Amino acid sequence: MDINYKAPRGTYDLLPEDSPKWQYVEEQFRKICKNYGFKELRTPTFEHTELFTRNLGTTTDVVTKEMYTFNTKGNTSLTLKPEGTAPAMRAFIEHNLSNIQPITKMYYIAKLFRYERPQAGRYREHTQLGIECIGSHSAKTDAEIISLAINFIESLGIKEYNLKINSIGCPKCRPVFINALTEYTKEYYNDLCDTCQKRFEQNPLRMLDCKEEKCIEIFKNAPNLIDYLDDDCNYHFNELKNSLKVLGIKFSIDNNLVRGFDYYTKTAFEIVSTGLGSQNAVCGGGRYDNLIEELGFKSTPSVGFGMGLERLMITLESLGINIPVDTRPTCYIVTTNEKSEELGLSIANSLRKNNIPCELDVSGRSIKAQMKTSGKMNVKFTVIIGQEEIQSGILTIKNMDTSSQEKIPIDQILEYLL
RNA sequence: GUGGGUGUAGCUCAGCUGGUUAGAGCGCUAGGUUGUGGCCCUGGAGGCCGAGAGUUCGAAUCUCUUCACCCACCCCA
Repeated sequence: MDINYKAPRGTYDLLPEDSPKWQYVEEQFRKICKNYGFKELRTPTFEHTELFTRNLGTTTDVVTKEMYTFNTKGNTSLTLKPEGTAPAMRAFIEHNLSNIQPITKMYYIAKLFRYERPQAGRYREHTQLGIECIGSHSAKTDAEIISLAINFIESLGIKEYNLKINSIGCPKCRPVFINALTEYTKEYYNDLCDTCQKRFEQNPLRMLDCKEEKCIEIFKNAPNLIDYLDDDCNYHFNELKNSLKVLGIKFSIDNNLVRGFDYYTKTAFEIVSTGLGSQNAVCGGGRYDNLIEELGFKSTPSVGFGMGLERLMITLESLGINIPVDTRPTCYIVTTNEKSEELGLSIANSLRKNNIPCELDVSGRSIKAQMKTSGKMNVKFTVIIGQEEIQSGILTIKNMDTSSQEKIPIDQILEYLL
């Protein structure tokens, strides 16, 4: 049987040539998180299936048809994590993190898995940079989280983006609204598109998000969620808007913005960017005050977001933003024979021990060819170890930027390059 | 799951309505005399033309099937 050399559908290889950029972005994220007092949480790649089926909402596509679920030999049903929040909450509960400090602030960089049809900015395995802040009910925390996301993408050089916010209420006021919405929609039911007719039954909120012309028309005059918020939710939403103003963050209110998972309450937000095609949400997040309680722990309010790393990279690419990467080796060692290779080996070793990145060429090729490679690698210095150098013990070091050469005794090489 | 598009060297692509050993640019590699990069010149390697079947004297080119990728719906990061 022939081996299929292609990466599975919806997955990709990040090649050595490209990985420095990704590392830079990840490092940047870690730095910003540190500035905000967040520490990294790493959870397993797979979890017990019930963790997701019980909390993401039984009607969501992610749960009903997109999970990578499998049985172990011990007949336990496990699932590759399709999102990062439920596992984070699980870990929070398992380790009683609420006893360590009143507010738990964690971030993660994780691979997530969803069996979807791949398209621009959508993969079956994708990377998410995420934040979870557990224990604060304040809308100021929501604003802080949003500012973290904004500061992060701006630090990468992204200036063209749009922050959309909304409040989707809580279990007390949302049902009232949904009731009003379905009541309103009833008489238009037959005019709705097929998917909205399904949504009408299963997840009415999502109808507001429909892109069909006729549906948009119908919902133009539909009841507005904002008008149905109870006092608590309303106060919270106003506090959020105010805090964002204090932080000087521009936003637009999008009353049709709905989050995908059932556990969201109050704040929902999204950062959309150009250059991504239809999958234009780089970051999506919100508040989920009831999730932990649903997991059987004492009620604890939380906020967070997830950011698609792949989408972020696509955005950077399409905006023509150059990521500063430094992979330039300091030094390249050119060798000419067995003895010179051995000498090169030990010199390279001592340079590397002193944190001087260096390349040793033992290809046995001509000096010209080695110089060519050295030049292509854009190194600062090239050390040449030829017959002459071995005999005299004085090596030739060429400054590749100025083309000038110097003679340096072997035992002073390290000093010279430090 | 539903539509539409594409599939030729490492990369970006040419190959007209089927006709001999399949091309370019870039990249890679080796040279341009005796131990030296970036420019220039010359040579070389590398493709069962996504895969399978069919039509034909003959298929990269036509037909069917399949797979993969891309784009959109859906969903979402």
